Amino acid sequence: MTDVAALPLPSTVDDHRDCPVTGVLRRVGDKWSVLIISVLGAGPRRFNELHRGIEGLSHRILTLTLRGLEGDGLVSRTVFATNPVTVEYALTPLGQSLREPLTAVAEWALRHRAELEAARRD
Amino acid sequence: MTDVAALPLPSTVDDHRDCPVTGVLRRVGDKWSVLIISVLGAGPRRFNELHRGIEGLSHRILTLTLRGLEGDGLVSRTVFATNPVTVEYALTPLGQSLREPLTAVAEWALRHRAELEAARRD
DNA sequence: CAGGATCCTCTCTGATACTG
DNA sequence: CAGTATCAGAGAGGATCCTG
Repeated sequence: MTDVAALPLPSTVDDHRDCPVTGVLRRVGDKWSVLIISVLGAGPRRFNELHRGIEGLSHRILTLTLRGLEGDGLVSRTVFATNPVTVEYALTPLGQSLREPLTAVAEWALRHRAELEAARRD
Repeated sequence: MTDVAALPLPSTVDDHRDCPVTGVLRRVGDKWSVLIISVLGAGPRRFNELHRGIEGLSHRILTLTLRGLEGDGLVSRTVFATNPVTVEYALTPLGQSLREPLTAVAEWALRHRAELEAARRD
């Protein structure tokens, strides 16, 4: 495996802000992006399907999060001119490809769940 | 590979808050944690070594970030009773083990850097 | 149905000053 | 050296109401 420490480390403030790794981590570190990617991984969903499927996620934040994911090219937005209008969200190939490294993190978290909870209790 | 969508999805508000995957992502999604893990991956560092080594990272935020990492059991803090006191931070085995999935994300970001930048321009 | 607009709160981040 | 305390700003998150 490649060593994280061997990767180019952002040393200046600008490097850090522009670092693609930093950008990705901040996106998946927000409150709902990963959950939405996860749901869309099972197939395209309409706006209100996503809204109803995720408890605690407000209307507004869903919109903003989808805009962010769309802006990063991870999610596509397709409008169907029905009446009333239908909008379908789906993972792009780029978004699909992100699921693999995300899974690595998720599996790590599940595998070390007990240790994490033990540490947090102290 | 295991499918992210196949992992247990947090469906209620409490599930989401307690989800270990969510917790890990929010930690590594903060501004400095990954960079610090990355630096400590090369070996233990003293407080001011970390501070000097990372431009733009304030005194206070370094303290808070290290407390967070320590609280999650990812970083250890050792005090040496020298005069003045010396404090050494190092990755715990748990912290070391996190570097592997983190590297997967980092490599994904670097591999798809061009696509990400192109998407963000539109 | 799929949102945009407002307003409000809370957390994260940071600058500055002080301490054992 | 390695912090803690205080204060201030920015941004994320959320509730509510309105619209094509």
